Amino acid sequence: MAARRGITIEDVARAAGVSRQTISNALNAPQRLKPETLERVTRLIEELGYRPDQSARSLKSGTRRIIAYPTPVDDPANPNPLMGGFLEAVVASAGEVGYRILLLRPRPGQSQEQALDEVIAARTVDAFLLSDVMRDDPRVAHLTAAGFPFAAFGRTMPDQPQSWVDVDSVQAVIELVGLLAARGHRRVAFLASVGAQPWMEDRRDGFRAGVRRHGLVGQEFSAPGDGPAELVTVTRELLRGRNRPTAVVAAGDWLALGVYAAAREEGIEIGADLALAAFDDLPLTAFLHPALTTVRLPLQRIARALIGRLIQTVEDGTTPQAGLLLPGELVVRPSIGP
Amino acid sequence: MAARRGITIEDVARAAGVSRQTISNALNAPQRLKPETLERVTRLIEELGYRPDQSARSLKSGTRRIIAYPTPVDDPANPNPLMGGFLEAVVASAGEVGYRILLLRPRPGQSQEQALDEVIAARTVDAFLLSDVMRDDPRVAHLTAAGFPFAAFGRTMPDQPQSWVDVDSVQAVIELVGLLAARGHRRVAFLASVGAQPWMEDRRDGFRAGVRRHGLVGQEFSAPGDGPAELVTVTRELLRGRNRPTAVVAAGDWLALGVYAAAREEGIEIGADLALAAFDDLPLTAFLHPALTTVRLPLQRIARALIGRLIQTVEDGTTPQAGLLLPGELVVRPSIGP
DNA sequence: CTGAAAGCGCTAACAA
DNA sequence: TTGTTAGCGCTTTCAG
Repeated sequence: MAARRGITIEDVARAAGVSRQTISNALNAPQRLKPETLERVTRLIEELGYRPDQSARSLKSGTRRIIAYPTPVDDPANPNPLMGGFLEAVVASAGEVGYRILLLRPRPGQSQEQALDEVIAARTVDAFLLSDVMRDDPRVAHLTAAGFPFAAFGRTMPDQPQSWVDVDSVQAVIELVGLLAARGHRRVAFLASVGAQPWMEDRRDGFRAGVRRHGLVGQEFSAPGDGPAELVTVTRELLRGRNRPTAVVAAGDWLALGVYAAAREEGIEIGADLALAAFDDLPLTAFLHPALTTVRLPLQRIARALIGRLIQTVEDGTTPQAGLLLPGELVVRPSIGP
Repeated sequence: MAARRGITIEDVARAAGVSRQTISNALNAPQRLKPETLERVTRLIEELGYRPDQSARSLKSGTRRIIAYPTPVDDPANPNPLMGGFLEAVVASAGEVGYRILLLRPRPGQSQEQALDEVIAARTVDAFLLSDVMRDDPRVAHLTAAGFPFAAFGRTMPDQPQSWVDVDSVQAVIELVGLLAARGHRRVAFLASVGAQPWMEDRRDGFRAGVRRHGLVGQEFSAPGDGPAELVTVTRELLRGRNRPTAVVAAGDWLALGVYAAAREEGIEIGADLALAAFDDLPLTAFLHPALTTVRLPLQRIARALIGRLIQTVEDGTTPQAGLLLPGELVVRPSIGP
């Protein structure tokens, strides 16, 4: 059974001719050592490649420097834009402050909450990072009840810890609609998927607010399923209506793909006959023709803020007083016309 | 400092009126307990929600049930298809056998190898999962020298542990070329990026072998940078040459996007005037017009095989005698014509 | 400034 | 079948 035991604090102490304690101090309270001792010990630690055993340290300190991230299931038919860029940003941000990310997935037959409980009870991590957080997310309720530290990408309820970061989708879509209004569009459509995820709701709210503010005529459409075929069908209806909108706001870049496809089939040229804007700025948007106007999520800022809040909660034991709402970044490209 | 201590084995023992050992046995060697004791203790464990402290258990056993995955940096300009589906598959496979994935990223100024060493020395994980493995990957050499368990997505050298899984890209591209030959194409082009990643080399080798086998005329092109603009430029040259190929094999779906773009600009219709096939089957390929013929990686099988090898190495202490080469799956869609 | 002692929670080996 | 003893490697008192 391997028992891959490495160099222990004892080994270093013996080599240095001091007690174990001195080695520990060199690492955790260097100011307590006489400079010359410190230097000697430090060099020896370096030479031997000594690192405190994480488990022993954790057992003693109760702290693990690991953050659990329950990974959303990534459905190829409707890829989660988060899995790519968000995780990347989170790993980088956590790494900067000496934390690592442990991916969590409920075992078959296990609920999300049970999976959280298991990790909490086994004291495997210091905190949780939640994404795709619903307005009344059971995971948030559960962690709040357990008094366990977490931070959420997505707003939580007012009576819950305000350790959340979110994108101001409402405002971003209002700006998107404003852009269209400024180019003379009067009839605009909004294309969403069926789900009631809060971020989608926000985008819809933004659309409505934008339409109202600019005195436009807005229509709303929903794609029934996640498949491309269904999406294209709905979009074609949208384009064939008698009062065809001159502009479409899609709630996500994936939905916009359906508009590209349907427009081609209908002989409508995006950018010329129809303006199109969307949300997420997936990497592929720049490759589309014409390139897609969309809203970029400030993923690095989001990740950094989330990790910051997490660390604060874990290390200070305090919870942020208020959530953080970050602006989305408009990326204007030819799909809304010249 | 929080000291979020939970229920310990001691608490359960006291509640059950037995010794700690009995609780431990109930979990680790149930057959040693009298059935009725076992049942009583088990119920109590359930009720109290007791879970052995992971750190204490690890300290004692030397095993952590955690696999480290050094995450490739995900460049938005050239997204790594792995980050999406591969990670998803790995998390699922590892979860099935009770392991979790710890994401690793070297700290600023730290080399890949140093990051590995740190984790090894601190005994944070049981094994490493490596992806994007180069033919002579320093990480593989390092882990081999350290005698630390790992499994690699990508072939390793013959003198290294053969704990790898890979896709038979050569064969897959030969089949792709065969498909084109069968439809009467004689002049075919291969479009790659500049990097010398082994999987790209394999795809090129496959192209050459396919061309040879079918007596075709092959040309090869390289996109200099990762940006879409450069890619389109090269592709346009490809399409403007005097002996324009009638079919293009792109080494990856992202490269194929450049062909779509350039073809549109040149007034060439893919599927009719030009056949196009690629590799990876990214989610977006089904949305392209016409939909793209490509090669799908068997990500679940790859992940399962990798995790299996890892577990074998960790738990049995033996290394697989040979690597595992898995076939890619041809996904035929309209881009190669009717 | 350094050393000795105690114990974090668990399990393997042995004793009863 | 169950309980006792010891110790995994570390850090936190508390003495020296």
